[in-house]
Amino acid sequence: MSRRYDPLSFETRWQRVWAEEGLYAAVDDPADPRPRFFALDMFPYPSGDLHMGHAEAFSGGDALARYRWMRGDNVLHPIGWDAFGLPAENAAIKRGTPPAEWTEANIAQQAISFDRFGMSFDWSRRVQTCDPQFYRWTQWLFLRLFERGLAYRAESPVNWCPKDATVLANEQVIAGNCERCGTAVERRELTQWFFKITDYAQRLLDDVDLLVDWPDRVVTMQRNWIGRSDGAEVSFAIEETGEEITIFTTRPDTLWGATFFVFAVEHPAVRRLAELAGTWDRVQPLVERAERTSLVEREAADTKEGVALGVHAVNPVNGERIPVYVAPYVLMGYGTGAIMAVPAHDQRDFEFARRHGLEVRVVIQPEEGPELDGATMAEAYVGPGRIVRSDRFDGTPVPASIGEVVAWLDAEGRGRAAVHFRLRDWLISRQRYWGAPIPIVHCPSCGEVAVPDDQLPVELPEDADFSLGGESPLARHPTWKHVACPSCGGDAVRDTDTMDTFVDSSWYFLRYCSPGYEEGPFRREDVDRWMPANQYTGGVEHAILHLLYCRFFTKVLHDLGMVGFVEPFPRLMNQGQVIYDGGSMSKSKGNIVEPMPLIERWGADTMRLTMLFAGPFEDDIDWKLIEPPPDRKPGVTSWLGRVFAAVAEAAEGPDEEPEALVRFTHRSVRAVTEDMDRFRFNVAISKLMVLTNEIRSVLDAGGGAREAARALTQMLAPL
RNA sequence: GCCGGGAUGGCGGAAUUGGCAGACGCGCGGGUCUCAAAAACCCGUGGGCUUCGGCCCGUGAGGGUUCGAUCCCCUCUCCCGGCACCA
Repeated sequence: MSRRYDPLSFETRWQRVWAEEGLYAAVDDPADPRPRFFALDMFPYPSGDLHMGHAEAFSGGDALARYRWMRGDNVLHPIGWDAFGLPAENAAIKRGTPPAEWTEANIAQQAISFDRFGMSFDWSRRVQTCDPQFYRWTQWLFLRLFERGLAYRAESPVNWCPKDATVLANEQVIAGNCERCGTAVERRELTQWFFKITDYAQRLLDDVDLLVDWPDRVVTMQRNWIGRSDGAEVSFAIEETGEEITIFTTRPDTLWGATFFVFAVEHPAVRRLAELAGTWDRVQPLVERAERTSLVEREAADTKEGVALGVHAVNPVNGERIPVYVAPYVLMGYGTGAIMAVPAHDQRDFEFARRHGLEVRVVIQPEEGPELDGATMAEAYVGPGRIVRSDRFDGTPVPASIGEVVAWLDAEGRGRAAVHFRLRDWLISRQRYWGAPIPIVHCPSCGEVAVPDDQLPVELPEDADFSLGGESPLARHPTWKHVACPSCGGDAVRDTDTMDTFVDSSWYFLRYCSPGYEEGPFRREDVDRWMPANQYTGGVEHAILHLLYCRFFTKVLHDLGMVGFVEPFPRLMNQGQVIYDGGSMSKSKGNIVEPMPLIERWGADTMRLTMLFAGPFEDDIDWKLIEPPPDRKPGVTSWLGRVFAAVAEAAEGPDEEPEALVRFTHRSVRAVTEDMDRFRFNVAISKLMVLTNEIRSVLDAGGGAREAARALTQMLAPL
């Protein structure tokens, strides 16, 4: 063995040995006495070769897995590809290669690069979501949700590009325009598939407590996304018609400060009331514009515009009649699509009141001073607002707290406690080719019919037409959609939508536990043995949707009796991004750094250590700050050389003492245990550097392996 | 606006969570080797004084608790991230 450290030959030689010995294969035998450890990395999207983001994320995931191997765990460290998705289809449109070909080529490249990068993957469990043997089970799971009423169809708007004549994903809409041709995007209503995730809103919120080791911000994002609001539904009567309109409020205690009432433009009562009051000619333009504008534009619209409807609402707590408006700032999709407006206690109502010259009235409790709550705001903008006490319409004071007000409303039959969530159902249909086809047949006599399990997978046709046009490639295909109804045998058509790729990634980790299983997506014993995963590692860009969907799927599978746990990932770690000179790397800036050439030059270990040592794993790495000058070596390379030299000298030295070295290894692992468990790789590496320096100084002083080991043992004793 | 997280040398960052602040690395300065550079190795490196033994000041700002605070409490300033007409 050469005493010189040559990373390239050293690494490739050992990587070959690992592969030949199957060193990193997880052992499925339930009798294996070792503790099991499922080190799960978010599977990559095969957009090209590996980039710096992958290098950073997988350096961390791999370090953790290896550390667990060294502690003697039976580690499951699998890899796969999130292989369906839009970029493959865009590539197909651009250069005429089928999505499958583009995808397979990228996966093959990434697999080679992962190997060269020295990843400790169990390659035997590899999955690809675009593989029919994978999406067969995605479809199978869809059908289980369908059977339970958790998958349903409803009308929903999509982004439509009139020039390309195609549906656009939200990310293809740039500032209200089509990313491909720049045409203004329109809104169209289509019947689409949804998963009823709202049924699980409360459980998704409650079980956040089981996420024992998630970053605070991710937990907060999950909570905010679910967005539970506690309040009351209260009925206001329309004076002119006598009909009752229900509103939702989180502040029923401010009912006494309501000075007007607002409908969302899409509210079903708007047109009727406007025509009754003779104001439709003024209301109509507002309503029509809202219907036409794309989703993105609607959100970007700022104004506090609105029109008086010409009717009045009666406040149930004091019998007062207040004017009714229609305004886009009230959303049909949240609450009931109608609100009571309390400008003194709500910023948006306040701005609307200022614009339209409406009264601002502060509500205070009988015993409180006027400095409370919205009083300051009202006085700052419009002078002293009118201050009212919370008196009932008969003059008797009402209880102060929200809870007491709700109880009173309930007893009086004027309202009831209510909870609303911000979370909406999950729209899973895509009018696209490169995804798992939705396994439903539409039959003129039987309606929506599930494709029988034994006819799965519903495979994608290979000869689809990817050019832009009116319908999706599946809908346009001459023969694909025509089938016999599985129920009555008559002429029927397949559903031509495919599933959101988030569906594939909501269960892929379960497939890792039962590779190649034929009776179902996974075997319960396998999954219950490995799951919940001990650690999930990946980018914070998936903090909301991907993780929420995984949590939802897990709960559904639990309810189906298919898994024995309710949360898939109690521990989560997000790596930081790799940036350059303070900003993101991008083609337009021309500052993209590719990891593979660096690995070819310096070696995989140097690359991995450089990234892990750069700072805390969660923090961004600015490559500009750590990249070596063009004519120099990276800092960790010389450390690796010293480690190599020390080990070589100690192992070949005249008084070699294997036991002391073994003890040293154990001590080293123990020394960094806590740091490794907490993903503090930079600290762990620092400690190991100190140890190495210590070894060197003993060896340089003429000490042999025995002395070096003794010195190290002494040094590590307090740890 | 609401929510979450931060602030330590020229830089990335340590400090076993209340016990010698600045570990380790980068960078920089000096040296050995070399015709020269790179590599490698050695010494130095928070600031200010210094009689060269040390002394004083220092973790965004101000206050508090404590024998003792980068760490705990209060107030403020600035930075980063998420959500955003969600009633």
